Amino acid sequence: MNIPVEIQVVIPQEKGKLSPNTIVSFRGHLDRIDQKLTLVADEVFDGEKGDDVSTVKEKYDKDPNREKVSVAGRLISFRDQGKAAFGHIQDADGKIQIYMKMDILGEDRYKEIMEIIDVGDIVGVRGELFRTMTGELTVEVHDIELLAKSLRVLPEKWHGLKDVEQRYRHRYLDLIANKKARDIFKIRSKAIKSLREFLDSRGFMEVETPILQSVASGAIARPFITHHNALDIDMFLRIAPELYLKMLVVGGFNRVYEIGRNFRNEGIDSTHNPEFTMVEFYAAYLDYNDLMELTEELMRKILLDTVGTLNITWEGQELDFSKPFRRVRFFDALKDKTGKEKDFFLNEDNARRFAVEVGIPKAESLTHSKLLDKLFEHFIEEDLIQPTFVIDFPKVLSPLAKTHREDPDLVERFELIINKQEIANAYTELNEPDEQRERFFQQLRERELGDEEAMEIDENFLMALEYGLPPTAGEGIGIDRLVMMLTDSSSIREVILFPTLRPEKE
RNA sequence: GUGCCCAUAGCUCAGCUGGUAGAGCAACGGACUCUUAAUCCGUGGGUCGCGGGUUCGACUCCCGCUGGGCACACCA
Repeated sequence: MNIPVEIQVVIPQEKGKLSPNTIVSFRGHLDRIDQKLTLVADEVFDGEKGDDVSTVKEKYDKDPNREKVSVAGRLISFRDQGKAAFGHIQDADGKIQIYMKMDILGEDRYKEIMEIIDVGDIVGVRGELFRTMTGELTVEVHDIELLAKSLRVLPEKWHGLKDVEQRYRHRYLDLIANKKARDIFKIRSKAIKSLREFLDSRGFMEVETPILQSVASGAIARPFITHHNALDIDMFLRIAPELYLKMLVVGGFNRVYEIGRNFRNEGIDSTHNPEFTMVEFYAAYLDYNDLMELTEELMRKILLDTVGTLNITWEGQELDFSKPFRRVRFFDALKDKTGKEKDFFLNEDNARRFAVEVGIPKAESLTHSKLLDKLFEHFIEEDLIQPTFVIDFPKVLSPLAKTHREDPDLVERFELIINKQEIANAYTELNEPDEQRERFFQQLRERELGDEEAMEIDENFLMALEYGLPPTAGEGIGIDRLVMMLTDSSSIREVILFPTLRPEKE
């Protein structure tokens, strides 16, 4: 099966972007060697003995003789020296040098290979391992196959691919060219694996709940709206799985968790992507104090499993996870900064006047809960670098959390703040149906006051509570932000393989 | 959504107060049997994001648009 000559010319032109001259600059020699590309489409690399690069390297460490290996990957560099040539092939975990020699391959085969193979191609090689004079582990190639042709030229080897737009739109190029990008997503995968291990080992059961929902509740955010044709109803992409997970606890699954995508129709910036990954987990018969302990253990495990240390640097801040996390009450922290007591802020007029004074934007028109939220961000969050639990939030801010056992103005809730960012949010769950209904009505009033994001009433959930939700504690952790922390990334787009971008126009 | 900044060869980038575009790498041809940012000789490659305007003349100045980045706003 030959690659027809037309491919080099016709296909790129149809895409409308590339001039014929540009195509020739890609692989200008292909039209001349067309007849020789007989392997490309049909040949399948004999994967039986094929290893990835890291396996080959391990193999050699165990047996430092001329081990026979077969390995496949992308040819990322090539140094032709006439009757011998060196190159490197790469996969996600590493690269290994290959050495081709005319004496070994035979003159005809060697010349053919030199003509067919280009940097960027996927090749499979068989041969024996040895070390070069400089000591580099290398495959002496006894046979090489072209497994897939790269018609386009790879990004530059030295500077890599820097243009962020291209890195996001063509992430595969980023992954080929930039080790840092590969490392980030490997850590992301390890972090999620570690998280699963942790929760599984604590008796949690992984579940899946609807992403298409007819009421978008469980968090405070604007939803994406879509339409189901057969049912002829509008539906929402979930903004949180919370209510469904609690219904499962009602059903007797006492420990459940879900790792999945949430969708919020809000702005995009360095810490917000419209779709993002959260884990939410719920445990019957625990309270928020238990969850704080659990969270510390979880964070430490994930750190050790991914980066192998409890001391990391994020955006220039040195973070220490080895000591017990600090705990500070919401209104104590606020008092430290402002000198004003809880009762002052719980008066809406006071809170508003104060917010206006300190320059909170639009403070005149915000609802009481929004005001408190802004004051929290302004005075407390901005100041917290080391892992800190802010605990005991005002009730108006937390429609799904249980009232504090010692203070009816507060709820049993904590947020874990690290380097000014909210990483986790948890509370003892409100399990009294009457009070939950009343809190939903309060949200409805907020909505009427112009807060479009106030939570919606979910009657199904209320009915479930009426059957009895055991005392339960629940928590949500933003995986993307956690991975940002683990990889010292300053933008959420660096830790999402394909971040949301505006489509290119033609 | 608002403000500021950015868009030049496949990639990374130069290009002064307006005079018709350059480098390195890559590509293509050639030389070279332990190279590794290989080296050496040679060649080609551009709708300067898109559309208007000013001008004898625009990559350059002005306006609009598109895409992106940062900050703010928004968003637990």
